[in-house]
Amino acid sequence: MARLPIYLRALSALVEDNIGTCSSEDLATATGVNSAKLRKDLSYLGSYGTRGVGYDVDYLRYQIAREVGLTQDWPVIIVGIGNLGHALANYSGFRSRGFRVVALLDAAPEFKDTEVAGLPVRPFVELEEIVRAQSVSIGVISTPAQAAQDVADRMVGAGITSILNFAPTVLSVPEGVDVRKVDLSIELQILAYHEQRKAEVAP
Amino acid sequence: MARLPIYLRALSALVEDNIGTCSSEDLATATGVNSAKLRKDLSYLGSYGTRGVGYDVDYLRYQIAREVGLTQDWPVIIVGIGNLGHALANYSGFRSRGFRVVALLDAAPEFKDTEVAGLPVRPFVELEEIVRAQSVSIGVISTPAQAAQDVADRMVGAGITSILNFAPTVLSVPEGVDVRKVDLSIELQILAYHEQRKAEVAP
DNA sequence: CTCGTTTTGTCCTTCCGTTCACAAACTCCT
DNA sequence: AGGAGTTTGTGAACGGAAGGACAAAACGAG
Ligand SMILES: NC(=O)c1ccc[n+]([C@@H]2O[C@H](COP(=O)([O-])OP(=O)(O)OC[C@H]3O[C@@H](n4cnc5c(N)ncnc54)[C@H](O)[C@@H]3O)[C@@H](O)[C@H]2O)c1
Ligand SMILES: NC(=O)c1ccc[n+]([C@@H]2O[C@H](COP(=O)([O-])OP(=O)(O)OC[C@H]3O[C@@H](n4cnc5c(N)ncnc54)[C@H](O)[C@@H]3O)[C@@H](O)[C@H]2O)c1
Repeated sequence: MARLPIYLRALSALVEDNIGTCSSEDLATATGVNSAKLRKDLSYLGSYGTRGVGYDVDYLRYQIAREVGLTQDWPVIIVGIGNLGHALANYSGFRSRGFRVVALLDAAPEFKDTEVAGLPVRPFVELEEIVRAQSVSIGVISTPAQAAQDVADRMVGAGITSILNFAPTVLSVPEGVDVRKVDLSIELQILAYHEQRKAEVAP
Repeated sequence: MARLPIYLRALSALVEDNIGTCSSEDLATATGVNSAKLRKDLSYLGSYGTRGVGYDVDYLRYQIAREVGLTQDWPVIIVGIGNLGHALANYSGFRSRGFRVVALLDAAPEFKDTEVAGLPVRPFVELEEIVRAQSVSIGVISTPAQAAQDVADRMVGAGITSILNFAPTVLSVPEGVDVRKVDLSIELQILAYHEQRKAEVAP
């Protein structure tokens, strides 16, 4: 369920505001979903609400976190410390949401002995070693598109089983490895599509 | 249809390789979708294939580009030139895919008289002026979450009708304005969810 | 010109996610 | 204690996307 993290974020905001309990309607409007859908989503995890009252914010948050697997910190590595890799390495939001960037890797020799966001940039050849030593299972690819499949293969070879790919390529990976793709150009193109439709109807 | 840009990219790659024609099967494997689905998608645009032969790569690419609205260049502004905003401003992939970053805006006074990726960083108060002068309809938000709703409101007020939001917030916008959200933490959390499932079955 | 091969375009079935609607469960007030 | 008012959890209806399957169309060889 891809919506659980959204609920989780909304619940965290409620905790900040010292709100102890909330109805499905409240959560639904806060997250922009239908309240029936929200209740059905939550019912898959178990019966954590109280009829006539709502959900205990803290308790529900813990239950969702447990379901998503965020009761532990996940070690993450980032490969490709260019424009995007820098931004990701510096992003503090990962840390606060259950992820710990344990290593940055790049193939370019210029990076030797440099640090980004307090972490040394390590040579790409050390991938296997790092993955093994830190039991990393999640890797982020922010290299150019041509290198992405190679990097993915090496990651899989090293034991990584989940990949977040920013390069605009379709990665082919063996069964059992999950890949999620984030493609900003495609997002913009989808916006452009709708934008064009608007422009067509108007004049 | 959110898959058209994916087809577009694959077709561009085929053009690079001087491949003049291709079957739905070819395109389907290149993009990782089912060939029946792909044909159905394309049939919505019209009958651009030849039975027994396949699709003319160049022609199909143009038709999809036209449908998506990429026969023109879309001007785009980026608000919030921090870690992520820098990366976006420096990204050359937008330019080659039909988008032109026409302005960078940030509220922080430190940015006065600085340039990023060859563009001056302009004060946020100039938003309306820029949007009007350049007829911008697409805006990117890469500010902290607290500022995102404000920025979105100002954008909408200035005449922007499509927003790409990187801040982890649900934006509320009037009817007729499109918002797409990119949330990297959520992507990672979805990976963590699957990762946890794998770990549960194994031992 | 005909036949066999290839590939599109589309009908039809299946399946999954969404939404409605409502009984069951709980609280609070009198 | 009972009734009024809330809110959950879920059965059932709905809608639309996905995929299987195949007829229609194009091409080339003989
Ligand atoms: N910058 C953005 O805002 C942005 C936006 C959308 C998509 N992307 C995509 O993200 C990827 C990275 O973008 P970027 O702007 O950071 O590019 P970049 O060129 O700035 O950085 C790429 C980095 O990857 C490293 N690299 C190259 N080959 C490698 C390999 N085989 N192993 C390890 N490291 C390797 C390079 O040394 C470089 O440091 C690209 O695929 C790009 O299309 C970037
Ligand atoms: N850096 C990443 O890799 C990353 C990853 C995922 C999500 N995000 C999200 O993207 C957003 C930006 O991240 P970042 O790391 O670049 O943050 P950042 O703090 O480095 O940059 C934010 C920029 O926005 C500017 N800003 C603040 N308020 C503004 C306003 N009202 N109007 C205009 N500009 C304003 C600030 O001056 C700053 O330059 C955040 O919401 C973050 O959660 C970032």
